[in-house]
Amino acid sequence: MSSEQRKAFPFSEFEPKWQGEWEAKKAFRTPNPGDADFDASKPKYFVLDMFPYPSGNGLHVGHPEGYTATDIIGRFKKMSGFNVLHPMGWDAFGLPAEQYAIKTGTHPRVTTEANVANFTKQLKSLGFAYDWDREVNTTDPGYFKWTQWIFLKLYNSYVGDDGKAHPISELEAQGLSREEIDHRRLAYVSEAPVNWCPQLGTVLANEEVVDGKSEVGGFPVERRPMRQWMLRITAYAQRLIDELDGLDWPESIKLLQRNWIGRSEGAHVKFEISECGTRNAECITVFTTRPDTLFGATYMVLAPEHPLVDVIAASEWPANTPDAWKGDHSALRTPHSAIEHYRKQTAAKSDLERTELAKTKSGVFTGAYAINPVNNERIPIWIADYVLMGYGTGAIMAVPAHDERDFEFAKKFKIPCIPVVTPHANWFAAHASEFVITTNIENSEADLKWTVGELLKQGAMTRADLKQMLLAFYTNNCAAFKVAYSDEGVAINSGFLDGLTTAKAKEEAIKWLEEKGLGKGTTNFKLRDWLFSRQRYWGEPFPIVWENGQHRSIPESELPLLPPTLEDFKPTGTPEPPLSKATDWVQYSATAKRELNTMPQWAGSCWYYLRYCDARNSERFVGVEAERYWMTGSTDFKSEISNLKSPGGVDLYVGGTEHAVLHLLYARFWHKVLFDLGYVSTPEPFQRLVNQGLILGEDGQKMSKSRGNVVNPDDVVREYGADALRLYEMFMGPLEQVKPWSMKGVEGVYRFLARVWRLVMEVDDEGVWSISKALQDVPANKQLTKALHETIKKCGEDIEKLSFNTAISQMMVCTNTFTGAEVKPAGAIVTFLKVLSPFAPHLAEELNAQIRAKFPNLAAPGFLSDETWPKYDPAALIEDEVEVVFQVNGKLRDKARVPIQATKEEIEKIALASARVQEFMEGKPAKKVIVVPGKLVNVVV
RNA sequence: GCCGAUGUGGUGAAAUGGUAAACACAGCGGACUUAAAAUCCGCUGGAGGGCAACCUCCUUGCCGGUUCGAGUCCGGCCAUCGGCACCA
Repeated sequence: MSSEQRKAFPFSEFEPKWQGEWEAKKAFRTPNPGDADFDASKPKYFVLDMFPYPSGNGLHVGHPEGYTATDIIGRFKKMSGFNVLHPMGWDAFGLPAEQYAIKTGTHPRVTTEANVANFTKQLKSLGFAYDWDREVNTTDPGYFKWTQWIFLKLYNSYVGDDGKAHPISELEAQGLSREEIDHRRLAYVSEAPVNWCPQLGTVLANEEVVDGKSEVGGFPVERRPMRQWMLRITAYAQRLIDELDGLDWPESIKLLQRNWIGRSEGAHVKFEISECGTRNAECITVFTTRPDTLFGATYMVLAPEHPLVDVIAASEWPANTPDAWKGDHSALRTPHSAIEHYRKQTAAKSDLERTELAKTKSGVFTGAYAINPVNNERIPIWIADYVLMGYGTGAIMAVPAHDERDFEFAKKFKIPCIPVVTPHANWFAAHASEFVITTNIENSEADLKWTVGELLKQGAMTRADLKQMLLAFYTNNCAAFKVAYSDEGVAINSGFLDGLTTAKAKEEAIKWLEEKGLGKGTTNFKLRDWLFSRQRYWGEPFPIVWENGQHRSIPESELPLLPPTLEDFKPTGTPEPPLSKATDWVQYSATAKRELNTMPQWAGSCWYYLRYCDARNSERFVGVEAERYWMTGSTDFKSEISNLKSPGGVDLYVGGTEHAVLHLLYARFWHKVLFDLGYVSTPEPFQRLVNQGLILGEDGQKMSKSRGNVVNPDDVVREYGADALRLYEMFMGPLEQVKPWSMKGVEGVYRFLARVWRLVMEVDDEGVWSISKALQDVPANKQLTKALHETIKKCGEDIEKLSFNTAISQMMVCTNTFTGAEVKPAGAIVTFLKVLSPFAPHLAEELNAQIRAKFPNLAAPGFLSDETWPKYDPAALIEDEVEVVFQVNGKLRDKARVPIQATKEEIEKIALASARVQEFMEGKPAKKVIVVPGKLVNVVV
């Protein structure tokens, strides 16, 4: 028996047929403002998928999950009267094509084109309603011309005092020097230490390094100083946090971004250096979030790489320096040698080891002392690798009593610990209950011994004398505790701050510092500037040349700048990028050489959604009118946008969570720069974001080749058809949820589609399908009408909520009801097919066409996708009677059918008359009767 | 360690504070068939009682609270998954 005969309906015939029709008739071409068929009276809806990297493995079942969701939304919105923009494209620069080129010598462009062709074929076989005329490809020179152009905008902009990007020409007009201007560009060159991955032969952004290994490939990454292009994303840190507020994104993703940007408020405090007792003008500035604990600062730590370390290090150990402070034995001789040794040890540790060894603290004393500005105490200055050069000022004041890390460090090196915040009772109870306090409280002969626990029971936190005892004990024995107290409380041992709550003490401390010129309140961010260059071949070359050690942009007229033709794609093995091999290309002019780095893969994906608005524009990265319309919905192209409905332009963006702090942050940054410079109309790119959940293998594990649990969508399409694949992926469960694949589940929805098919079609003994005789031009009876209108209502509502699984189950209920009817009313079935069409477009179109052949006036004349979404009739949903549930004391005891118009009193009467209700009332009078009309009666006795 | 999400039948799941388990999968039984597949119809959370129609009790990770009524709201705990992690 051939598999062809086993098919429950001939999807393999009609699916390709409809795909061909849609393509031939450009059924999903979306006109732009200015096109003859553009209808300005309709609202717009921009629904976007995260465009794929066209890998050699082809489509994965995870791709169609999000793509089907957006396809249903897009088709539904189109039927609901929207101009829908639903495009697709290729994020095609990237490492795999380049590595394949290194192995085989095949040019990455060849590989990429083949993969794109394969992806296109696969996506088209799923019947997605994309406007293929708007297809974009980041490796297309017509596309990356504008990626390079946007880079030049970044290069030629700076962030002004108003926090917004401005053209660099403003600084030139102010007469700033070349060096000062270069210092302010949004794209700038830096010599800072970067993440170098020897195996990949490239540097990576912080976001691309996971646990000290490359995100791609999992190779070790080391820190080394290199000259690199950076993008000043930190200048937008505050806005990137603030402007999340107006977006309809999952709170968890917003939080991920907020945490990644990592804003914290505190103060910069200057500490003077006092070497061997003689004051010196040199200062160290630290960042702290707890200026209220200044009185508890008993030492200082600089990051090992901190530039002041060499300046302050003493030439010999101060008298009485404990041996433990001097580092390993081999380095005992002088502070300088100890520092040098410690730095070597630190550098030898990879990032990974540094994280793993985070538990044991290490460090060496510099031999130098600083002066605590609040009390003029001399405190030792250390270097330790638990202080990072990249955060704050690379220097801290250490308050062991109130910081876990400082506490651990101080205990190890026996540095004093002075509490300056009062812990709360629970903390003492949890960490010190057993401690014994010896005291002679009432002048008695013998010392009294109390445990802290007993003291607390006596009311140590409320009785002044006991509290004083407890705090004195804490002050003297702080180092004996197991943990530091890092919460808030009331200041003690803190001079002018005593008695203040932490919040108040912070304010006062900052005020005091500012008055004395010793510091000021500041905000700090964890976010680092974005390392933007890569030592790769297959990426956008920078439109930059170097001459006399200075960089400058090439003219816009020279864009796109194509990569050179290379035979040999191998990395050079050194940080010298592969483009250096193209010696002719490199030589820009007699005296100028091209920049050899390329842009990271993120560059192309930072703005592709904008290109979709006007993908074939050769004059501009996106046309003014197209951008204005698709991003804001406005057709007023002349005036300034005054009151935007929402900050983001794309109405719905669906994709995985893996881009939470990468693409989604980078794209927001670029968009804001373009917005500041007046090139786009909205401050944010994506108004609503939805994350689809990962699809696991049938075994509940993540799909992977090594586990052998990968499901290939092509196989599913061959066996069950595209509609079944689409429907199954939507029926599996809520879109956002992680869920395992089930082939049995695919069969389930396949059977449902076959049932729909048989509502219209019947098969004869030869296996030939023809239109069913049960299908007739008759009005639907009351029951069928109700089922149909309930389905119209629920599906419409559920699609808006992206609750596709429940919409499908409603269509199943409706189909089951229709299957049970002897005569199938053709008109009602056509309406049902309209509802089904966004989900299973091929089947719906085919059945509509079949019905049209017999009942031309009942079926849609053209594509169902050009039809209007049906309206439900509320009257059809109402029944004459409803079932009302009777409860006694909240327990279900009886039910009855009651006329829909019955009053509360009437329903109550019926309920109390029920024999079952009376039985459970046990003759007691009703204390209270709750009547919810149309639902239930609850009798309380 | 910190932050977030989730916890309901054998399975995927559903349920504006109002009949827990819709819809589907798997399983069982029946019809059709020489037979099988396909299709159609029915049953299917647990314990107990009844010849039976049916009845009673229990059940949404655990403990408590609010409420006439809690899977849903509040407080505490446990488990699983995901993210961050020496960020001063």
